[in-house]
Amino acid sequence: MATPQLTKNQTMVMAALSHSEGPMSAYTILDKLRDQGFRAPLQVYRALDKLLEYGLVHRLESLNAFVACTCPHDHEHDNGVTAFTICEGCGQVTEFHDTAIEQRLTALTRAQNFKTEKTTIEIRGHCQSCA
Amino acid sequence: MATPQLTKNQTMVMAALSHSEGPMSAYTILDKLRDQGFRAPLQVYRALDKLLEYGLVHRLESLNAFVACTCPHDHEHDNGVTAFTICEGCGQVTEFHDTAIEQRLTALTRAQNFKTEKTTIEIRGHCQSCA
DNA sequence: GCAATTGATGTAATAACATTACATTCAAAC
DNA sequence: GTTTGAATGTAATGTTATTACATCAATTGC
Repeated sequence: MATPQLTKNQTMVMAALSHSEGPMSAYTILDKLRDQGFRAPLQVYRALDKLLEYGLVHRLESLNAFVACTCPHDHEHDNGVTAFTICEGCGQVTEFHDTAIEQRLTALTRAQNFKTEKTTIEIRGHCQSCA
Repeated sequence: MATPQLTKNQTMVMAALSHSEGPMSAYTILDKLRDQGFRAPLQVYRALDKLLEYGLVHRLESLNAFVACTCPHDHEHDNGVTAFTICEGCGQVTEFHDTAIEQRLTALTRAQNFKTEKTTIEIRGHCQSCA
């Protein structure tokens, strides 16, 4: 799907995430946007839902937090698996993609006749600087 | 680490998870164990912490829920990566292990000098029966 | 025996994350 | 200019997880 024009709330949430060093929880985003008129969690969650749908944002399941997508090409083809390293020290999150893993997972799920809808790969540990 | 003798609470939580068809949230476990004397979430969370440490239980990050480990061999060597398929239809969770993926992830994290502590792989979708 | 330590437990309160329900506003389409 | 559908506003509530503090039980060392 082509990414449509973002609404006001979506734009503000996207900006908050883009300007952040690392991942943010929905409530952290809410706090950042309070002085710009945000009042309730739902405003954030609704915007996040759309941004996730457009592939502009990823949800980190193991952190209950969100990051702006860092992949350079456009987000139209959301067919690939996205994986993350997450540093427990500095909080840095690195997004990466790997077709070998994708293919292996495809083979394995196909073997159990499992129809994949969403794949989560998150690696917690310590980055080079924090090791 | 060798798995030590489980305490009373740990045994009860383990039993609840083992007898369950699918994953359970901490609060669902609490409700199951109320008539056996459980009163507070912390009793469950503390038991789960230990069971996770011993490798007898896995946490499903994308569900905020827990499952008993189904791998047959003993749980002493917790060196492998565990992956799951999770059916959105029936809730069935299937645990699997794959050395090819493990090796590929090791190579990729090594390339960024990232020290892995815990790897989460969860595949949401529909199983054969629910497809 | 009996402090001292350590790990497990009990209880209450609170924090953190997410959704439901319902009313309202806005803009495009007709 | 009304209808329609998406987005928004607001309040309340539901769900998941942790902090703080008191108590109990088993072990260790004297």
